[in-house]
Amino acid sequence: MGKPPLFFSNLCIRKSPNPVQNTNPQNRFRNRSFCNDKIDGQCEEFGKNLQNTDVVFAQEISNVIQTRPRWEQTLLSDIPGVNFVDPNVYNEVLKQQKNVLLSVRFYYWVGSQNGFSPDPVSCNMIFSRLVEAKAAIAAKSFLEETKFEPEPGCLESYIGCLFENGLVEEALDVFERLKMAGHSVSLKTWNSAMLQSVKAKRVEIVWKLYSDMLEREVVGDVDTIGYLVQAFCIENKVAEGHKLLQQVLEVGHVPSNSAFNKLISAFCKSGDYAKVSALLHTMIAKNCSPDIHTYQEVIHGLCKRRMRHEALRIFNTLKDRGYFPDQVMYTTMIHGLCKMKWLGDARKLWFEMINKGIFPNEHTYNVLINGLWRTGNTEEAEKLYKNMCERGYGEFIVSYNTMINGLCLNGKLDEAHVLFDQMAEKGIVPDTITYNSLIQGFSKRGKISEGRYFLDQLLKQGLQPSTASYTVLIEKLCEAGNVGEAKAFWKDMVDRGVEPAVSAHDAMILGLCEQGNVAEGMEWLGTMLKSRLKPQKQTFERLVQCLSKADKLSDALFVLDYMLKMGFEVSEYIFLSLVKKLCQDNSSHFEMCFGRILERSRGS
DNA sequence: GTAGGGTTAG
Repeated sequence: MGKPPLFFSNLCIRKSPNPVQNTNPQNRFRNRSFCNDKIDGQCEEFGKNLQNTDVVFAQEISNVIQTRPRWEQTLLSDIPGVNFVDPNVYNEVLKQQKNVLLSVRFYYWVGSQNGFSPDPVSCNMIFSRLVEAKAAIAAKSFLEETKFEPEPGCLESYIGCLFENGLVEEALDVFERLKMAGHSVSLKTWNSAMLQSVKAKRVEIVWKLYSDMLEREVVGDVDTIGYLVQAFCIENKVAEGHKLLQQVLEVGHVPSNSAFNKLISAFCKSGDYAKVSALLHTMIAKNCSPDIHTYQEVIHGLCKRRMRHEALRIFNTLKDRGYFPDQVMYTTMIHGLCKMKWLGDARKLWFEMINKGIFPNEHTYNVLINGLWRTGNTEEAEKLYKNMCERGYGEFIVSYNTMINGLCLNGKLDEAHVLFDQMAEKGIVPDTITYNSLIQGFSKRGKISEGRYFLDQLLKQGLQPSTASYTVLIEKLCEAGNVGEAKAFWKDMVDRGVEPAVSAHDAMILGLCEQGNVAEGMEWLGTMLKSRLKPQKQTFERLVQCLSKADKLSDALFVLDYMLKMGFEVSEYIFLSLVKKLCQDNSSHFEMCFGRILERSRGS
């Protein structure tokens, strides 16, 4: 492996003309004003027959329902002489009343009066309000209850509202409904549906929407293509996404930053830095500056691929060139530094961000606390945890797991147990990571029965165990000479579809050797080699020793030969013990075999 | 857009 390419030439990190993020006007904003225009238009329409007294009554009613919590019981007597079921009056009330909840309550209250039948105008008004307030579920049940036919424009806004609330199937139904009504949905709505699907990573919906668009002969724009590029990235079809982007660029269009960012993120992950660099250059050339999110992807991608030095270099260059890293970027960088165990630099960044007025959030706290635990800075970790709790970030599953794992790593088992109990009191449900930390922490320190207990609890909670749930326990049982129980756990693990760790194989072989059961040890070695798993040097050596001790010289030499072929360097004492054995036995045949093996290993 | 495990190679 050569050095990582220095792809960030000066050109790529341009001094940001406006380091503050670009604010992209969201579609929903436009929808909202569109929705209001509609309502006001409707109101104007029946304003024609409106009399002054109606407006005055409406004001009185509005006043009462806004100020009296239980107005439903008194409204009739409070304002005598009003015909509440007169559409002019109640529509005027709905118009005046900006509070969605009160509007709905008033609507239902009027509905409970005799002689009332909802008219489409008021239904549409209530429905629009609910959509505007993003109350998707309320809007949906209102629609089902009243069974009125909303304005197509309102239904379009409703689609966005449903998408934002994750009610994808319902949103697609509304698309169908508009299609049946012969209404052609605006590109804005198609695009916002696609955007929501991309955000929810529902790629299949993106493709469905796009094929519907084609079917209805709706021509997409550069935003549409941007969403398709992102969809390709989510599906890991980065090359196709990249090709599509290049096609749009050739025609002279430039998609939004997020399409570029997704591609950059994907190429960072696959380590294709030449493409990352090219994309950054393209962005700059097309006057679509890389923003803080773009560089955030780059730094995150580099940290993920353990190119943290490079990430730090870019992070510092960005600061030099006038960018202002935000909370997320600082957190990502501190995380990278903690992984490198560069706690000094991590601390420096921590204080730097605070000095700049950017305060650590629960992510930042967790990253640093975890780094402190992993480097044995126990006192500082505990202090920072206390500080985090004071800020109200202490009661998340992740913060508990960070602490429990950190305490376990540092042998503070009792404290870990206390926190585990505290979780139950706070109603935070432990997950596999919580249990794994405890199983490993206790088992590693020889507390096998506690380890066994936590594994048992994990399974009793119906959680799916992972490789790590069993590994240390099996290793420790083998070390303690309890190979039988280790085998039972092994079987349980395999039955549950969990892949045993390579090191667990090694542990089993060593355990069997210690028990004097070399023959079975050899069987396990055979299984390992057949599965192309690489045993540890120690495993081979222990087998050679035990085999020679059991006078199985032929097997011992076979194992020795195998390990040399796998490129291991054999410890001197192993050779010495073999030579001693051969001298004792005075066997010229094995001596010859041994000599040949040695010759070959020297030759290679 | 960021966090906890394990992963890896050393």
